[in-house]
Amino acid sequence: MTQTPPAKPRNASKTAAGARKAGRGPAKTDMAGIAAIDGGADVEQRIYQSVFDGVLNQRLPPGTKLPEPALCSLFGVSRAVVRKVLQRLEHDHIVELRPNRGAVVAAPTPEETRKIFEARRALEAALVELAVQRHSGKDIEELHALLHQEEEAMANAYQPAWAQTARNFHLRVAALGGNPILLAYLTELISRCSLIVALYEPAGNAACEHEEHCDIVDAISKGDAKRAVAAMNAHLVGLEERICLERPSSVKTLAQMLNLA
Amino acid sequence: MTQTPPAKPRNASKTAAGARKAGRGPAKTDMAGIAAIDGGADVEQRIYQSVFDGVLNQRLPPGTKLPEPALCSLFGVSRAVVRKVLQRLEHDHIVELRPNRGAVVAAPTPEETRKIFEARRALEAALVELAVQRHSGKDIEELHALLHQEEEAMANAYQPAWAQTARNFHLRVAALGGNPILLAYLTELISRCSLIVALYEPAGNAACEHEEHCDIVDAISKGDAKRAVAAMNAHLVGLEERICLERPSSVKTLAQMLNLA
DNA sequence: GCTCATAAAATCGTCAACGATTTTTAGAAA
DNA sequence: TTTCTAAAAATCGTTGACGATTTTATGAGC
Repeated sequence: MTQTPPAKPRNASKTAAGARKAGRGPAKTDMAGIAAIDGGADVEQRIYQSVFDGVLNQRLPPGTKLPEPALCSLFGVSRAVVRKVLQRLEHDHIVELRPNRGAVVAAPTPEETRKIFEARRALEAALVELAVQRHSGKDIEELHALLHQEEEAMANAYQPAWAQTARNFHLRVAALGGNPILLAYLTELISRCSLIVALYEPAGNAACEHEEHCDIVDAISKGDAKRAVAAMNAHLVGLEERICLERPSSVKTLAQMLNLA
Repeated sequence: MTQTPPAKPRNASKTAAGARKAGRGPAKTDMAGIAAIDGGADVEQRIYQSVFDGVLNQRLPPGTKLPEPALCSLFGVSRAVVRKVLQRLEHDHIVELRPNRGAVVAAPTPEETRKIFEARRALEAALVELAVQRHSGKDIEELHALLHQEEEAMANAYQPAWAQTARNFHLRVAALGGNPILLAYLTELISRCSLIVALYEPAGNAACEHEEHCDIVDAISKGDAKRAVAAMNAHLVGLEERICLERPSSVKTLAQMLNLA
């Protein structure tokens, strides 16, 4: 389950000095070292990814506390690196950092939800318009390939995988716009939307969404900017309307939620 | 010269334990303690603000190195807090953080510049359209007040002050759109644009820009969305066209550039 | 049994120090 | 003088520890 959150390729050259140090003092939690398989790769990205995936797959419901010491022993790193990752997650609105009170998984309010979708509509409209201007024939082929992937994911009926392909589709369309900055903003917004959808959507409208994706590609391939924008808007409005406001909750350990057990 | 970069109200309750500790060891730079007047207020915001202002006012040209130890002694804090601020500045694209090689003031390439302006046009177009829908009579009054401020700033002919009022105008118009998320993105982009404009614009087109601002307000007040969007676009295109690619450079100390001397 | 005050535990914010990497400087050879 | 090499300095990444704040647990009083 490898998602595609904002990648941070920096820090490619790691010291990895601490990771080699023998015992890092007696760990108090019984699950210490579970994720310390490591080896020296980019630990920050791994932690970010784990939390990100956990949130998107509903293993980490909103309000879940993410204590720094727990993450430290789970990933075998010191608090400084965990803290840095948490800051990045906060900036991406995945978690909320309350001073002196720790980090929790963000819980978007209905009002925020509305604004997030409104912003997303604005950005995707602008990007689709650019995509219509700038796309090539090869791009359309790739979009069709993505649509085919969606059909396969639908057949499997595994929601997280389907959601992933849907995200990919939107991001690929946006990439055709050719503006990395707008694309980065949209990536952020799609993450937040996915978080919300993962929480609230009853799931089961995949076929409907897929149809709408096809419409969008059709309009783009024909160079019909107006229709492409309209189709995208209708799609996003539909997505927002389908969400309802209940949320389940069960009691698990943090390691379980992060899929590290 | 108090700008308005993305405010971070968090960390309102500070420990301020370290700030009271007597001597923090002998400082090597002769300008140590200059900015340590402090008192316990929000230090992070002060550091962010200083660098931000320094960049916008051209005291910190692109490529200027920002060594952590220097900032530490200048502001009388440890590297942890400086490091946190630098991370925030990096995220806002004000500085660039090169692993193991330190932080430098960001130097946008011409290509980046084009993309930044393109993204800004897309966002401001969307926000102006929302503003036309949602503005009230009182909002128009406030915009007129801002336009009046611009005239005063023009009379003084002090470029940074004028740039500040121009920023305020755009942000206020955007605020009328009523979407905090799009507003936050635009705030980021306006900062980056200001950085670029401060660097490259020959300055002297204030009157011209002011006229265009007036046009925009006029269109909004009359509820003419199409004209408002067109006016905003024309304004931004003009702004981009006026920039040219030279840059001055002089040798100063970091304390001088940060206006702490 | 419930409520409130107190103490213990957990957690966070900051700091100083160590090791690693990069940059700069100094010096020898061509 | 220039160029290349090696040592020194500067700078960064990470860690462990200390104090402060918050949260949870405990127990007396009603």
